[in-house]
Amino acid sequence: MSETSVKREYRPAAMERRWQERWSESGLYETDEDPGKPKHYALTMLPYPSGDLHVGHWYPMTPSDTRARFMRMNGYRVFFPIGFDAFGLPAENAAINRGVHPYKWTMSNIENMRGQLRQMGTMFDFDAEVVTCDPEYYRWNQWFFLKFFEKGLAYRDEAPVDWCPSCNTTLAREQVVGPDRRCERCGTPVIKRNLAQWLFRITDYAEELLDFSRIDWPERVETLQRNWIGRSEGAEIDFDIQGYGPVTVFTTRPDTLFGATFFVMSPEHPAVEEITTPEQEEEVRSYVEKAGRMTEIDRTDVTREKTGVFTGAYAVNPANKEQIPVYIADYVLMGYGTGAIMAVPGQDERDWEFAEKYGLPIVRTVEPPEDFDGKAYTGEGPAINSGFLNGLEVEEAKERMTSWLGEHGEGRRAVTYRLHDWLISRQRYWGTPIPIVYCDACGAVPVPEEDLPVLLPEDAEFMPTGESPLKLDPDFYNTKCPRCGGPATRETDTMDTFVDSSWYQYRYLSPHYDEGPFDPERGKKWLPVDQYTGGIEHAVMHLLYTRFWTKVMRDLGLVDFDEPMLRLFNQGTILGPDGEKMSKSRGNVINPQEFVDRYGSDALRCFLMFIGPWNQGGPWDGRGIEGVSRWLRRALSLVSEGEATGAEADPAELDRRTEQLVKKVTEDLEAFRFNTSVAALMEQTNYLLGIKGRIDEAKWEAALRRFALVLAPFAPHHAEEMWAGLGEPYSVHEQAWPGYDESLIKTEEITLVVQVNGKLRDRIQAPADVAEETAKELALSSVKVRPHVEGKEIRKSIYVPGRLVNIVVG
RNA sequence: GGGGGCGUAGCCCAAUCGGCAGAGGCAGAGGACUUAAAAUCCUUACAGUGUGGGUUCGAAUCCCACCGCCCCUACCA
Repeated sequence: MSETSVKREYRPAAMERRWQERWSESGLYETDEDPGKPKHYALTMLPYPSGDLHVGHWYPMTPSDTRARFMRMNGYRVFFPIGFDAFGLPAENAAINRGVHPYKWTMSNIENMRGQLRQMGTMFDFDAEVVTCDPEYYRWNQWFFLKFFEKGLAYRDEAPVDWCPSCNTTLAREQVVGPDRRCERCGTPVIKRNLAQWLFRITDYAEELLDFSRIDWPERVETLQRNWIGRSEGAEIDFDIQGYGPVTVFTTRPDTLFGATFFVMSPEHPAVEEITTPEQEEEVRSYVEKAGRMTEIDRTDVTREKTGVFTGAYAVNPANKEQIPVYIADYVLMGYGTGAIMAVPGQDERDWEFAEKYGLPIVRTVEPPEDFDGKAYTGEGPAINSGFLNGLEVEEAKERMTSWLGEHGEGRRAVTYRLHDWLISRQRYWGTPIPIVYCDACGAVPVPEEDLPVLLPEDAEFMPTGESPLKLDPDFYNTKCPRCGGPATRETDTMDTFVDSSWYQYRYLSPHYDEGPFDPERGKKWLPVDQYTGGIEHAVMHLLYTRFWTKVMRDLGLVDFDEPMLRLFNQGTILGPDGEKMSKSRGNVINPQEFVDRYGSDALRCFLMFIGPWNQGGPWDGRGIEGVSRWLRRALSLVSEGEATGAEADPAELDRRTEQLVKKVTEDLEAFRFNTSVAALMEQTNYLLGIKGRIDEAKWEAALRRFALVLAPFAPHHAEEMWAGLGEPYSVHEQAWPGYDESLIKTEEITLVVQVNGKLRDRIQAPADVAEETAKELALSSVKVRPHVEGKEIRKSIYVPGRLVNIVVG
């Protein structure tokens, strides 16, 4: 190959296609099963098959691939699969709007994206692909559901769900968008509705989910999960309501019980109707109705003035036996604690506000500091007006009160979580049917394992009623009771799509295995996931669910570890050129195709890694890719014949820079610092081009080989081309990662910075191992330094080995 | 209201343990090549690190306050 052909005919797209064909023919990326190597399971979050792979997919996937390639070259057998999170509402919308069946729509999108995925030049093992809407997959969702049901971890309950009054359907949480909680489809504010729904008892695992000691995850995700789980320690206290009986409250401040001057229940509290006196009935009923009609946004607006209604009932404060009025107010939420509170205006800002408005008594039970001029006091201090607690500090008072409650049968120590059980019912077609049958005689009966999967009917009618097509399909829902054989009805709700993604990493191991969710033999070889990468937006949904799921799997005896993913890295989000999140509606989605055609996949991959730190994301700037493309072209030109001009280059410098490059890239890749790796590769390219033809041939080629090796994870096609150009045997991706020799990086001479009072005055050359005394003497003898120290007292001097001398003069 | 992150050249970003502010790229300027342009190659200007304090021999880096932008969360009893 002549140099002109390399220079003039740089056609990256064609070159890359050639290598992709070769990789595919030679099975280069079939998963390495060599038991002699340590395993590495690398996983990137699976995409939703929206139809096209855009830059928003390249951004998380290609650096993840670079890391997986790096591990492979480092001697690991690497499993790096990909699949499609194929259930979900967009497919159903396409069916309603365009009359295409969700299955067809989804599968044709997947077909399209498979080709696009291959273009990225990743080492994905496409044989392990999983498509979650395939019965072969969702059958196991149903199987898990049955196991959960057997263990009492799946149950049916009436639960308030987000309901869109315009679409006439419930919504998944992820479909409720924006700070004002609107329906994603029509923009209508959602309301809460009570419906019988299936839930998973994730709260049983709340305590264990708070333990992150077995995983190396970003602090941020741990904090988000911890806050989401929201563990609060305190006490439950029973308040006797006259003519009704005890109603329990949860409080984190049992020490303030003597200051509880009224009692508040959520309007949805089941006891409300019974305790309300006839005189208050009308007012209470109208308030309850109003609260029910209110949108979530209005209901939870903090700036809104507190409202409430007296029920006519009185409760007895167990500490001082005083009668306190019972109110209902919408600032008390049925979804937290017990749905009822003891109101202590003296120590709680919300209660203070309410007490002020309705003229209720306020008693302080913690002495505020003298200079305190606020209203409710929530800080530390001795107890007052509190009988046997008087004088005790808050912590001690809490303890004493809790013991007292226990001894007198008025309450108990309690822990409450903000975390709710996971509501998995969706009134949609395009999801996994919940394998339950309702029989008049036997109740809710699970579908026997051998009858799985419960298949989605193919001939469903899609109508824009908001009603699930399954509800309109007698052929689907009419069935026989598995227990008594009598007529029965199938559950028509389907599962939340987060169920699919809670265990997909296990299915990848054996996507066609039909004796269980995954082949345990494969599991032993590969589990758990060693490195997971994905966006932070999944911190409290997917990432919490999959931890929960794994713990249940462990308790079912399916796996013998506690956590699904040992390490997690959150990449940032690539934004549109306008700095906004890429979305079709904004019209700022970048299609990678034109860039791939023009500059090649390697250029796009490297550009995305070069933009900035991977965890930072940032706006797309189409001009930047030019520079990366130029660099790749220049890198490739290193292997062409060079024209020798100028003096012989320094071989020691070539060694030093080569070792340095390997070290830098090795350390950067370990820490996901792709941007600085690419910069180092560029720097080396510039240097190498500068000495081309002016150095010993063998040394030059050795340097290029090492360059190609460290380039390989970033620009797999270009590295392959270089490797072949150097006459090396296929493939560069089967080579070992080069090591580096620390001793070759060190120079014999160093530049010593000389400061006087911290200001730079001179730079002097010195031997690398120069002694402190010598260095200081050298510094003092500098002509540039002398004027600054002459006639002044030298107070002290600081020597940082190999770096600087700082002379402090008075 | 609560929690977190980020402010370095016109722009994207580097800077190891607190030790020479600049590695890389974009855009710009000048030049070479060309009939010309593109491409390519060479050369090159550009900031003192958001603001104000503090700690230190020494601060982009640590601490405090403020300003600006972004993200998460929100009556959690």
